[in-house]
Amino acid sequence: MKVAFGMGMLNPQQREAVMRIDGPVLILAGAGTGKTRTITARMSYMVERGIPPQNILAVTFTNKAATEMRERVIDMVPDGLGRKIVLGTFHAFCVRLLREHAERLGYKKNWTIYTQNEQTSLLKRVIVRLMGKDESYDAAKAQSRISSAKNSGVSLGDPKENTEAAIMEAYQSEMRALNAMDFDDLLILGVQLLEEHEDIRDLIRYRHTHVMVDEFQDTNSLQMRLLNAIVGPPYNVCVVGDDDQSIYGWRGADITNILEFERFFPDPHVIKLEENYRSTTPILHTANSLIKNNAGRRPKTLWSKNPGNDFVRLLITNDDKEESEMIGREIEKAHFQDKTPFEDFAVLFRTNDQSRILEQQFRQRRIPYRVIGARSFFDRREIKDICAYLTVLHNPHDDINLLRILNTPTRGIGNTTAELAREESIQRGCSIFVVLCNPDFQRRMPEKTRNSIRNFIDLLNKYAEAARSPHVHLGKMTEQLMVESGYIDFLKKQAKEPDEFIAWENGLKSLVDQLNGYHERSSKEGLAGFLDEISLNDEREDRDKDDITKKSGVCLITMHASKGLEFPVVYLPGVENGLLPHKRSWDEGRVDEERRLFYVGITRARQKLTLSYVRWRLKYGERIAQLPSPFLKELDRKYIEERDYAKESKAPKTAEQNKSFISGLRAMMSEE
DNA sequence: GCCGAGCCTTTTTTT
DNA sequence: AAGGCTCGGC
Repeated sequence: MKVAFGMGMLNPQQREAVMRIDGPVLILAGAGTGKTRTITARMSYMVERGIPPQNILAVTFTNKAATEMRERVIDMVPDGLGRKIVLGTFHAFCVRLLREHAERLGYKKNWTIYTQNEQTSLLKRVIVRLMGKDESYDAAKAQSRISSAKNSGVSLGDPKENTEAAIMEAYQSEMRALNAMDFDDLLILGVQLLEEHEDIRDLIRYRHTHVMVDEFQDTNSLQMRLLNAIVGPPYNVCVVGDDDQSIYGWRGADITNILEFERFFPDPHVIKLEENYRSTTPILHTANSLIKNNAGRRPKTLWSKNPGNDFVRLLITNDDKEESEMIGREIEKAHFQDKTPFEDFAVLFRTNDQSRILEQQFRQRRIPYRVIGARSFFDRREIKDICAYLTVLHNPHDDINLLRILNTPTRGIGNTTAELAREESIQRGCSIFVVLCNPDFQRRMPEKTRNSIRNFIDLLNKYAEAARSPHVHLGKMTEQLMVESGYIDFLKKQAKEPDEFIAWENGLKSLVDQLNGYHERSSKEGLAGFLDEISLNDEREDRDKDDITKKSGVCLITMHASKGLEFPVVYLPGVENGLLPHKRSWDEGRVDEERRLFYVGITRARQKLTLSYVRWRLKYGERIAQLPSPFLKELDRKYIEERDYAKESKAPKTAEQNKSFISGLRAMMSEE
């Protein structure tokens, strides 16, 4: 038999995982044990064995993981067949399924996806309507309660007695009326479709004879049910995971899915990967000493042949500013003295707002960096506005998005009118758009308003028609829409400084770029396809786009988002009580999960790992005293070197510090 | 209906 | 620190 490409690089366990393609397989793969290499090799092997690539379904948990796997599969599978493998997140899978069959569940074909923001603003409205203006109920809280209720399948109780349940009920019926689905609905409805419609289930099972799930420890019960529906006998299903890296419990991830895999699929073949190819012994030793404090895990110990040259370091500084200075200075030094490329460094933090001070620091030192995650491109106001336009063109009955653009740019349809229209829409049980179009309603408005409404409707109709045309060039259309609607002029007027307008304009340009990219790639799904893509893929923005540093530089990333990645040099700032473990997790009894999160962070490092904590940290503009994380006591100190930076910086300034002072000045001046 | 000033809360993590 | 929201003057 021909040996599969890359097979020679696999160890015996990995090879077994690759070659056992029939029946249920559970791969327990510790951090850095070559998991991705193994599963891509497995797919490649299947294709070589004659399984049509389009029959292979690979599910990942995040878009980032999907993208990365796609790249590696394309590299590995010959003849470009890797492209044909069906690969994506559970959510993306459901979207595809529902685009085809949502009508079977009573949705209209042009249903839209509601992102978290849209969900929240809908909930705000629901809450106001239900409880009156003065009564305040936290929409974000309601949202998370609703989400966990949906994911766990546990009802919130009787809407007549329980406020939350009432909110949820109203929310659900509004969503239904808006012909919209939120992220949880995608899974729920996907499951429903497969469980209740045998023909569709058969179709899917026929389509996907071999299924793989990555990061299986992060699946929640809905996703498990979905998997159960997708995979039928003879259960050619392979899941890969590591219970020690389960960090999405707050999203309903159910660690028992991996601990009790046998319950779902009969007699699985279990393969353990324990040899770590990523990190040095000091790093792994430290990681093992931490994670063994968790109860109820599948015991395993990572080991490595690489003794390494460096101890793990634990550094203490006075405050967060010093901490970021220390990181910046060290990276600068390593880069210039040892020629370590900036791409080798990563800074992993618990919360997104920790990145701000690091960014400042790096900008001052001219250290190129990229921020992964952080604020979404699609959270930007100008992007949200234009996307709202596009969404309404696709589905005019989407009230939330319609309200967003109704008076953006200001066109004389203010709050009073909007309220009237909304009220009437509730009474008549139709969408706001229908109310606005109603001549009777228009007649009741003052003349000025009436004209504004008519112009607005004409604008929408004109572009909706354009968008429906099969030959439409979406990019050009959107550009025209932005001008014709007066949006561009509106932005110009709104901007307090010219720079602000330029930033907005750039945002819109890259949105148009994305539309053009989509157009060239696959315009057959039209506007709907693009909208699906953006709400699902929600690509996070690289903040310094105009910099040459686009895809390179030091990586700033949350620990959550870092899962699956690795870097030669890793910094973990903010190892403090209240931050790691996060205060909220204490209150909610999720400390074990925070420990796993810390474990994930530690095991990202290949050669050098630096933990640090500070005595004072700025939060909401206030200086707060910090204590070291209790996790630090759990770490075996055998390979840890501790240094108190705060004391050292009181010593006279070294030449090096002066140099960085100067480079700081230089940066400040050129920023002016 | 529009706009600015000041107040207030905020994000823990992602689809 | 910063963006969202409310209120009051126009």
